[in-house]
Amino acid sequence: MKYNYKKIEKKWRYIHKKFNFLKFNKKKNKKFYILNMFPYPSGYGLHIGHSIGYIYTDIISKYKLRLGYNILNPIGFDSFGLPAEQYALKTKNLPKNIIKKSIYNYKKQIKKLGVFLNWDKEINTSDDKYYKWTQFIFIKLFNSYYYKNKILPIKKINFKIKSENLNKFRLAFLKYSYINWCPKLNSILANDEIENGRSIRGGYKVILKKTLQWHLRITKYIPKLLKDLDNLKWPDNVKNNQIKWIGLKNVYTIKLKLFKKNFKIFSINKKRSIHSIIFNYPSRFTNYILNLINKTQKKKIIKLLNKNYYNEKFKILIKFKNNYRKKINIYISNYYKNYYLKDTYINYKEDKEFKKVKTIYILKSKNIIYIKYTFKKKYIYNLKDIIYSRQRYWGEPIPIYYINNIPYSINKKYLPLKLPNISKKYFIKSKFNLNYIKKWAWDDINKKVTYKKYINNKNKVYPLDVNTMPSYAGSNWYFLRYISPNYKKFLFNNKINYWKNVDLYIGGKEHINGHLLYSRFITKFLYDLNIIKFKEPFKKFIPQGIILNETYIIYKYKNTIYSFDIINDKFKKKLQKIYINKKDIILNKYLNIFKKKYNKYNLIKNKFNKILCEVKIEKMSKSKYNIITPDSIIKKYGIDCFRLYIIFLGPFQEKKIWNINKINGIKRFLNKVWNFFLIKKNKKINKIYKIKIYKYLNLIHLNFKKFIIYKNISIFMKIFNILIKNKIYNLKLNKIILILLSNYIPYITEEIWNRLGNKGSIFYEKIKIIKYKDNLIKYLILINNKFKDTIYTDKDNNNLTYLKNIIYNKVYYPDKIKKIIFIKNKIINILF
RNA sequence: GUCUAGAUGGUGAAAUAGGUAAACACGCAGGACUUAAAAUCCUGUAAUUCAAUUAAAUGAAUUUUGCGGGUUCGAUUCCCGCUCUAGACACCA
Repeated sequence: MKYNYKKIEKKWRYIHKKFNFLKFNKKKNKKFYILNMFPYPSGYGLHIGHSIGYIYTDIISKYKLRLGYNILNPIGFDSFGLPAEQYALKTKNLPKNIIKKSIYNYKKQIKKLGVFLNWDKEINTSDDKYYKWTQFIFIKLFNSYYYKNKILPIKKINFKIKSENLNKFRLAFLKYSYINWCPKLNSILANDEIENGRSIRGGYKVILKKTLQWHLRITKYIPKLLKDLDNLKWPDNVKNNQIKWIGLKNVYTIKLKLFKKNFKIFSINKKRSIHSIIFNYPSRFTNYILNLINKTQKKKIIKLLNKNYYNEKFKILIKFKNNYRKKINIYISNYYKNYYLKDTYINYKEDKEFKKVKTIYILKSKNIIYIKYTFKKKYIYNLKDIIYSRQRYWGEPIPIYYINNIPYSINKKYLPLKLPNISKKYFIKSKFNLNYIKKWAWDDINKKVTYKKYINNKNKVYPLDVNTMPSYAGSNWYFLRYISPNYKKFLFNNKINYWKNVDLYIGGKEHINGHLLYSRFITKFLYDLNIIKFKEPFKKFIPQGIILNETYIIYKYKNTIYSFDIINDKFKKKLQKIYINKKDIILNKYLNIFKKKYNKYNLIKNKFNKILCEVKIEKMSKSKYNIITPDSIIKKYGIDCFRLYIIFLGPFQEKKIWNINKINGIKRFLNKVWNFFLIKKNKKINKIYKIKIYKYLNLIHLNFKKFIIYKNISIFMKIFNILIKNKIYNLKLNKIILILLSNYIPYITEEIWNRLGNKGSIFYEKIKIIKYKDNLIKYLILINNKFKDTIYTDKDNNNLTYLKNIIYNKVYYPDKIKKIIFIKNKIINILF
């Protein structure tokens, strides 16, 4: 019998609305704060990539919930920023309205995924109740300075400084700096918003321009940002990325001396790290170098030496005495001045090792060459103070006014400083900027915004800052606001102290550098102010792989379309790239030229008389016509099927190419589950199967612990293959399996749960971890490293002397045995 | 240029601490049921060779985790070199 997912899912979605599964429970003493990076509600809606994240966190939180944790799994929207503004200009609307619509759509789509979220905690960064506190943090930064590892209020500077010079101390301060200026977008852009000297959005030219900008003094926090990385459960490559973004640069001055038999060979004095050494040729020590490298490299060098000039790079491994290894580059050149070394920094961890070691020696060499070195150190960082202002409309206004060009902050009592309302007409006409608005001055007597024409020092009406904050201003502290989103003050202490920082954070790889670093900085700042009691925002972070899909491209020049296979690379640069819809293609690769759309173009066909288009695999994007939305799949297969399939796709962190073909396997599996549980029988289980299944169940729990949840699906499949094949119907066991399965497929399991005669929701059932005892110990018998047999033994006879007898019965010539390798609990390898 | 990650069947992939490579699925091939189709179920599915047989079932051996080498009784896993792919950063300031 097939199960009717449409009916069942509709029914349970309706019933689940009435429950608040994630409701806080005082009796529970464990907490789990799990968080997805909040989405940017673009007009295009939720796509497959987003939904993986939500389903992933949902499965983990459903599991943790029933292990007895209080769960916080909130959601919100990051809604300030350029995309909404540009989309507004395009559609002749206001950003405010667009965001409203998009959020409505997003929520509708997310609710279809069968996820439990704390909807009562929802936030929105462009809501003035939220950005009031973004401004509050800015004022705190503005009014603080960093002194001897502490944050002090700027008022407490105990020596006389003119107020205009306070800028040098504030953590939020004004400074002239070169910024990437895009005249067309009328905005500054971050480095990562630019590609090949052009803005990524729009592709406009970007120039450098010196302007007065707000900055945040993140550089004061660099030592802490580096040091605290050690305690985080983040993937190493993410940590390394942070280290490199901060970029402690090579600043060692090193004297190198190479010795062999105390014979001085070479010395170098450069302000460079030890990563590279330049050798000049011809010289006395070239032969030694040639001994260090392998044959093919040697041949290369000898060839080089016959030329008039040469330079070549080789790598050799240096091993330090404390087992620390590092590759270094060797350059061989007769004009080494041109070969100025570029790879020149020592990262934070290596730095420590350098302090310890006094001599290093080079591996792979018969003659060991000792290198002595001395160095002085200095620190230079790649990371610069964050530029924190944008010349845009759609962002948080900076709560600052100016008296005689000196900045003063608006008292927090009078926050939020609301973004001025404007009409659609005005917005469309001008590329908007707060500079042009008439009602944008601060009345310091009445404490409110007033018209610019009243600006007058005597009346205490002053000009307001015309900048807004960048898009990451709202996102670098949002995880704190989720805990008490509607609280009148900044943070509700009791709740903050309970939930603390995020236990598991999930999000896109593209945010590894910026967003994570800035959040960490703000968290540390609030810690130093004693507002919160933890130093890091996200204890564990798992980056999510993107989903790619096929795109189809045709190349056009003026009024002519060329077949892709007849275009060479030079010509390709001239041509206009046009992404086309899959529907316009036949035979997968050939453009369907008979569609009306393309009738107006001249067509240059290939020798087979066809127009071939290019097929690429790229990130999903509306402009590339390769977006897949969950809606269509859910309609066809149901929510449970979609949820299980999208997790079954593969490792969460890897990028994946979208492919719907394998969903049939999931569909079959769900039918299997449905039909299996409808048989209401209760039998005893055979011990062998019981142990097998319990082993699998333990594995499932282990994978949950590691947050590797995709592997569990195949384990479930294995379990059901055993159950069905051997006709095992045991109520107790079935319940355990069903509850675990409900993390993945909530609706079908909920229906089965009720049909089996249980009352209430399956999501109020506790998950119990069953410990089993397996007395049998398995040994693999290998003969000359080849697997031959398995034998089982118990604890009392877990030794070679006992096992030898069994083995000798199986082996034909026990006299000829040369050696037996015995590894306890694992293996016996017999060598002849 | 530097750094990081990765490479396993036709496809997605699995292999806990170095110990039976390819679990679990998809797809494909063959079969059962059916007037037919869909669905479902069963069997096979890394490669090569050999034995045997009318044929099928079967049995055995060798090779195989991008390429080459090392450590080890034993390497998908650790080490070195190379090739390719992806990502991040920088160069300008």
